Amino acid sequence: MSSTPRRILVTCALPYANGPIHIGHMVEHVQGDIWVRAMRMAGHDVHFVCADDAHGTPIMLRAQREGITPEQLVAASNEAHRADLRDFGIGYDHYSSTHTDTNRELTAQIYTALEKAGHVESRPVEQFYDPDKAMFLPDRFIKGECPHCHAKDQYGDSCEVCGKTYAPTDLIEPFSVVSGARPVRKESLHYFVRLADFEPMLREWLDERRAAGGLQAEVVNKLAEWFADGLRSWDISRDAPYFGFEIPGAPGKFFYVWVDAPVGYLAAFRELCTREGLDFDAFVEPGAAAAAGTELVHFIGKDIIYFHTLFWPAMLHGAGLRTPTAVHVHGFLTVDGAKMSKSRGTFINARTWLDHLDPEYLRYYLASMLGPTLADVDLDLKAFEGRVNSHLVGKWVNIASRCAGFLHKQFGDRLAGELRDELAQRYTSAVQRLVPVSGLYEARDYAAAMRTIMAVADDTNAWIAERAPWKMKDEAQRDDLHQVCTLAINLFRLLGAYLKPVLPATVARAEEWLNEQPALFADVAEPLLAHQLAPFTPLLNRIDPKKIAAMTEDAKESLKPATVDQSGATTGPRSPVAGPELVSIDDFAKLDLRVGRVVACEAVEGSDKLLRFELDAGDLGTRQIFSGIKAAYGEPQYLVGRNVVFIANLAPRKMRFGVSDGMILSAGSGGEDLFLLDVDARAKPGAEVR
RNA sequence: GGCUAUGUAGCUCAGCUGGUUAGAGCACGGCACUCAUAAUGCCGGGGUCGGUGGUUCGAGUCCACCCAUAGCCA
Repeated sequence: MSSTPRRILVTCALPYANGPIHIGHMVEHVQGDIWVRAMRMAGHDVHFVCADDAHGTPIMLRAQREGITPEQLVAASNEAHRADLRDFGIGYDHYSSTHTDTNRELTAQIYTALEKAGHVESRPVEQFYDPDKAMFLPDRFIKGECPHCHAKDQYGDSCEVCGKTYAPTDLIEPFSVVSGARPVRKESLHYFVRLADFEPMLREWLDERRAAGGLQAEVVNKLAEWFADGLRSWDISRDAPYFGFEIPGAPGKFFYVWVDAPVGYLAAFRELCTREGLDFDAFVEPGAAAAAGTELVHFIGKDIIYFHTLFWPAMLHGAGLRTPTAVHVHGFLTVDGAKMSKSRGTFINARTWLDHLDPEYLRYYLASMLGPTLADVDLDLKAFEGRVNSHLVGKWVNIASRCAGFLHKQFGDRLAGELRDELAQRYTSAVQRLVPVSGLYEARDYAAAMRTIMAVADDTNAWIAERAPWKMKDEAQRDDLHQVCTLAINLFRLLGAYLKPVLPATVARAEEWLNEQPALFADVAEPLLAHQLAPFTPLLNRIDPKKIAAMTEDAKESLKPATVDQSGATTGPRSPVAGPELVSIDDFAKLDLRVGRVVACEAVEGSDKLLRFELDAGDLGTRQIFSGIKAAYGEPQYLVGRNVVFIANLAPRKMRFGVSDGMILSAGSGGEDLFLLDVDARAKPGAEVR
């Protein structure tokens, strides 16, 4: 660890603001996050940023449909995305949005530089136009009959029945998805970046990056194909109405979302620099970047290679900025061998996962599957359960768990002061086997990293079995017992350090037990000796298969019928992922949520589900509410005196047993899995919940 | 349709520039152990390496064609 730390800015592709984060997105964020954590543990200086991709026609139309402004839509989405990513342990230093002033300025700056250098041209383009809505229509917003197989109701770019692709102009009986009107052809002036200007520069960049390991061989092959076809100019403008940034000096023309999306990487970083006093130029200005040796690393999915390896380096170079050091491309996520499907319950939103399962289970599974190639990753739910239980609980945690008892009872949770030669050597040899794992992380071969770690865990368990500490009952063997436990726990700690990039929260719990926090891989090169541990508590529970089943059930129910299946798509206007509808703050404000104190509660005779509540609602008086939670609360008398949350302005409903005047909120999937929301006892009955 | 990638035991994958009877983990079967969250250890069954044809003394490893899967076609 004597070499100078590398300084790296890392990004993941920007999730589109028109929909929730799902486990397809998580492949990328987990891959990026593991890399960042591993590089930091190797001693490097890493900044990790991301943002929402907030612009484009789908966002604009969706906001219209919901009667809110695009800004409101994007803000609500941003909040949800941040929470989902945070709860999955994705440690962004800053998570922004492309709809910021910083990004507007930076995008304008880059465009102006390109324009000044003569790389921008304009020419009229004829496109479909919705005369009712008075707007140009992207291909995905035109439907009609497939010209090949005559399937009805197919999108403007390809037929989902026969799989053929075509131009929207080929459709029979085309209609606008937005208004239903028949689109007309209309001409408009568009702006283009002449990509061909950058071909020599791009070829050089590719060769260099390939040689330096910044681009995978498959990606370079793909690019060779594109070069062979010739680089066409890139249409960077869209006509109003469009939710985005207006092009400087071109009223009524807006930047295509793919222009300001990648600029969002830098804008997000600039915001981070402002907040933390970092040197933005050292990562962005070519001279300063070269002098400082900084790196710019992007993690993306294979669907957006074109944008990140041609447009983006060309834009940066043309604007006099540094080009990316590496673009790491991953494949898509399938579930049980198929594209994520809403009807099968395998289109799983991040939040749905979090409601049922520990996110670190998914992080480990993905790590065990991810290699450095573009191969798709399959989440086989049966294998997922087996692997996590076997590897994490059965192998790794088991090492600690099977020795902790001896250490606690016999030695007051204190490790031996030294290891005998043979055992010390055993520790050193384990360290030597694990040192390469740091390099495997760097090479993004997490699957190989996990295999290496688990092989050491296997050997450790075999060694413990061989030494059989449970047989060391004589006083004469007491020291042997202490030696075995001390080494085993040290190996557990060592393995934990190398698992930490994947399992930050679980390893943090292990560190609480171990009573120390190694920050670097190098910190575990020596064993922990004469050290006091905390009493052991279980670190990680086995996965209950019922929870997986409950999650897929939930995924079926919580999602509306499929619109477009985009299992691995990460960013851009082609990813209109449907999810629970967003509501505006005004919608939320319509609900009158209050605190109620239970003054009486009893089972309702003649009903096997209902409990009758009487709530003290302060100013609102006393309320009678029936709630179907008897299966979860079989002894209702114990609920008297506690605070609950209820909807005070729900229309009263007459039931067979009386009038229910409101609704009490509880969490869970139903039946026994229901939990009343609690409010601290100090809250006054009738208090508003906001 | 064109192009790119992938295709090795039930599952996930290792197999470097071609060279002894093709490996690992999970799953499965048997045995052992009982410290550990029915955890662990030992032993075992299981593959004509997608198919066909070719190059070679010799191919999972090279070539051609075909099939399947995924993706890209701005």
